[in-house]
Amino acid sequence: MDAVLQALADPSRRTVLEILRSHPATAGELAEALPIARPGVSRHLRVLREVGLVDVRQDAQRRIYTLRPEAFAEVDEWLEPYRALWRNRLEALHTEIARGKKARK
Amino acid sequence: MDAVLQALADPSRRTVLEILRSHPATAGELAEALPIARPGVSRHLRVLREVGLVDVRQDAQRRIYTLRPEAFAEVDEWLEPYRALWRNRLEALHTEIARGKKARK
DNA sequence: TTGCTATGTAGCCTTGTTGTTACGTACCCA
DNA sequence: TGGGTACGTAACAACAAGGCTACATAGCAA
Repeated sequence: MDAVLQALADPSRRTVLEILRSHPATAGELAEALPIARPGVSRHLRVLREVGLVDVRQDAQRRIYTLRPEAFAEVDEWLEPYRALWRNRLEALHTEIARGKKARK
Repeated sequence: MDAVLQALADPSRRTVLEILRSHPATAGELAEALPIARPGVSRHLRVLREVGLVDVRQDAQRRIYTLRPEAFAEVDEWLEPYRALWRNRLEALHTEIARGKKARK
């Protein structure tokens, strides 16, 4: 999880994930879509692979990358306690509004 | 949002947030809880402040930091499209299992 | 095999991050 | 107003990150 958040900090890597969200892509395709050279993309892909955010499968001399959405569940889980807090806050706000309406009646 | 994910990449900063999740704390208290010196913590706090993850209020010569859970909603929002994907996958899995049960009947 | 295509890795450089020490500032108290 | 407390900022060293060029490797195809 620690590593996942770390991996997500880089904008290039997030772009990769965004692309893969809509369809699998080869390393070359991903490199074309990014403003950086291929070797850099290759390293980004390695990071994403290592933390489990993407999967690769080989097709002849091409490497096809796919998203591994389950990995995001870790982030979701980490987020949970914070989510609980802001939900409480929202609810409190709604209650307040409701009370306001009542008072105005 | 970009900046928020960037801020969350650092373990020390996440520790700060974890502490603030349970109660507000002064800069000094936070520094004590971390394995790094006060000035370093001060800078971490600045980052967290700048991206809106925490709030500060001054009490005499102390600075009291509190969590700003709403800021996490940004992350949650960013996560949404990915969450949709892994939910689909889970559902598919469940369907498969259900089908398997049926077939075994 | 020879050579082309698609990638990954190595080595190097530049820049950004993180931690440290030293110092400045704001606020309270006597 | 002198001094202690609680912080933040500046300047610097050390190291990690991210990009690039050059090179190595693997699979096909002729």
